[in-house]
Amino acid sequence: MKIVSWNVNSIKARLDHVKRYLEENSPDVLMIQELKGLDFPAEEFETIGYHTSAVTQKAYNGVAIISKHPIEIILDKLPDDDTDEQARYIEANINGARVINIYLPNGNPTPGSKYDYKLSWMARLYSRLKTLCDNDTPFIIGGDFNVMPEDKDCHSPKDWEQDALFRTETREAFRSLINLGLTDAFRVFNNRAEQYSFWDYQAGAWQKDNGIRIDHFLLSPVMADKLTSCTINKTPRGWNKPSDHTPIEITIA
DNA sequence: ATGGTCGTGTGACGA
Repeated sequence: MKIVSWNVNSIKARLDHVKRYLEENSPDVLMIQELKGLDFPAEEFETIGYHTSAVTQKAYNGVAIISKHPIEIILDKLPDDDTDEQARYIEANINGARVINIYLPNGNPTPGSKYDYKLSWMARLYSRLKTLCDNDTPFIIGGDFNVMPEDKDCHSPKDWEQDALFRTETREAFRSLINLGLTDAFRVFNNRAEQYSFWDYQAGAWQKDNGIRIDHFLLSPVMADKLTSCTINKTPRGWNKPSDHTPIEITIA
């Protein structure tokens, strides 16, 4: 089973990109983030043989699952804060597997309320994933984590020291997820530095390959045992009018 | 380089 995560930076602006990606790569499950609008064009995917489920809001955020197999929604928001209206979390059973798609808050600038929200969101995510671990529910979580786990996930760590995607507290919170027993799928197969999933639109970042690795798949132990590949597919970042992110792809036996 | 680029929705803000 091929499962992919991709921050598309607006589904309206990237509809043709997503359809082209599906046609050329035929994933079983495509998780997308940053839909950036209330409307989700479900029929566009249904007519080419995919089920969909989306969690949206006006203008910002938004996550969706596009799947060849039926989608049984388990949760459409991260538990433990009823006042949180941001569309960043969707959890489902697909083809016998628990699958979670997240758009973790960016958190800049730091310090400030946005960074506080990011850290509290990560604490709530830890709590949810711990519950799944405690209940022996195998799962795959993918998405835009807005976290660089290590120095080698950017070009110049010094430039990022105060950034919400790299601050010590952020990486500690990410490691606490790993320490639940989860596997960073990409690092099973590729331990090289500067393997990026995002390049800013500004200052020729793509042309200079000045990117960051912030899109991830984490797998619980039973799922990690079934993992057979994980790659970052840079091709869609080179298309015309691209998203600033590119897809990360895993294969599960 | 005290800039630079996108997208939403048509302002100002978010990334």
